[in-house]
Amino acid sequence: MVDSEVEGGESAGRIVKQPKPKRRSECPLNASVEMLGDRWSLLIIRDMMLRGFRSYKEFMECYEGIATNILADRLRRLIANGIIAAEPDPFDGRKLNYSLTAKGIDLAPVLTEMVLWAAAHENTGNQPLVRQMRKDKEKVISDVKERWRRDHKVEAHRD
Amino acid sequence: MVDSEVEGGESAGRIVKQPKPKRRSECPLNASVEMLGDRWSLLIIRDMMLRGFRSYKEFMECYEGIATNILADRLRRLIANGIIAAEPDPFDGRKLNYSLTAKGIDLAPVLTEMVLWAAAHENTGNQPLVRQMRKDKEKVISDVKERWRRDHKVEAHRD
DNA sequence: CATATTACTTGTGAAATGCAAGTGAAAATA
DNA sequence: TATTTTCACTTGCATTTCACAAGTAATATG
Repeated sequence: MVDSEVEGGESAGRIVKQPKPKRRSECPLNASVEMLGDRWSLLIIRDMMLRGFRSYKEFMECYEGIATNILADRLRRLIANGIIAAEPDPFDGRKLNYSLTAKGIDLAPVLTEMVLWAAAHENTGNQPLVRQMRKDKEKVISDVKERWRRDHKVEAHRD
Repeated sequence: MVDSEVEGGESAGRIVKQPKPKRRSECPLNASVEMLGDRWSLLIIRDMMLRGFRSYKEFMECYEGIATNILADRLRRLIANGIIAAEPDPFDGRKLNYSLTAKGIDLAPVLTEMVLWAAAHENTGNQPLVRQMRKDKEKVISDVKERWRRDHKVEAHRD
C-alpha cells in the first residue's frame, strides 16, 4: 500500500495543500533512500531508462524475477512519488504505458554512478555500457535524456 | 543474517576461492542494489563519510532511528561486502571502530548524486551541503576523499 | 566492589516479501 | 458470435525481514 499522496490532491474542487511526505528526517539522502531504497525500484527505472520498457508484461518477463504483487506495488509507489507516470495505451485498451517523468529521467546520474561503482569493485556484466560510461559519463547521460525527450514528444502528439 | 562470504576466506591455512556472490543478475546496477538497496545501508555510509561517525553508539544515537538489531545486521553486511571495516579501539577494549574501505569511500559520487537529485525534486534540509555540491560537486567529493586519506593514515600509524 | 558503558543478542508481534493461483476486462482467434 | 488468449493486475498463504523492548557479556569507571 502507498503511504501518502506526494503530489498535491484535490478535494471538493479546492486544491489542498500537500500533507508533506513526513520522512524520517529532512536529509536529502534520506529522502532518496525512502523513495528508492529497496531491491526493485531502481531496477524498474533502469529498464525504463536503458531498455525502453513500458508495460507491466515487459517488467515481469525480462527481469531478475520480480514477483507480480511486488511489481504492482512498486509501480504504484513510483507513481505516488512522481517518478513514473501511467497512461492507457491508445491502441490496446488492456494496456497501460508507463513512462519516466522528468523527475524520473533525472535519476540518470544516480544510476550511472551506481553502475560505475559496482563495475569498479565487482565482477559484473554489460561491459560495453560500462566502457561507454567510463569513457564519457556525461554523454551517456545526455543521450539517455535526448532519447527520453524524443519518446515523450511522440506521446504528447497523440493527445 | 549475512548471505555469503564476499571477501575470500581462509580454511586450514589455505586460501579458499571465494564462492561467488551469486546475484540475481550480472547487471552492475543490480549488484549495487543488492549491496546498498535497503533503507539503512546508505545512511550509515553517509554518517561515516560526512559526519565522521565510527562507533556503534554514534550510529544508534544520531540517527533517523535505526533499531539496534538492524544496525548490527547492516554493519555485518557492509563488512561482508567489503564496504566498511571494523577494528578494536586501542584505548577502550569495549569499542570497535568502524571505517570506510576504499570501496566504501568510492561511494561518494553515488551519495552526491542522490543528494542532488532529492534536493532538486523535494523539500529537504541541509541546504549548505546541497549548495556546495551544486557549486562544485567534484570538489566536495575530493574533499571527502582527502579527509578519508588523512584519517586512514592516522590509523595505519597506530599499528 | 558497585555501577555504567559499549556492542551487541534474543524474543515477539507486525509488516514486507515471494510464490502460486485466480480474476476481470479487452483483444485476438475460430 | 463464441471461445480462447492476453494483459494487468489481486488474493491467499507461508516465509522472511523489521521494529521495538528487554537482556547479556565484556570492559571501564568511581
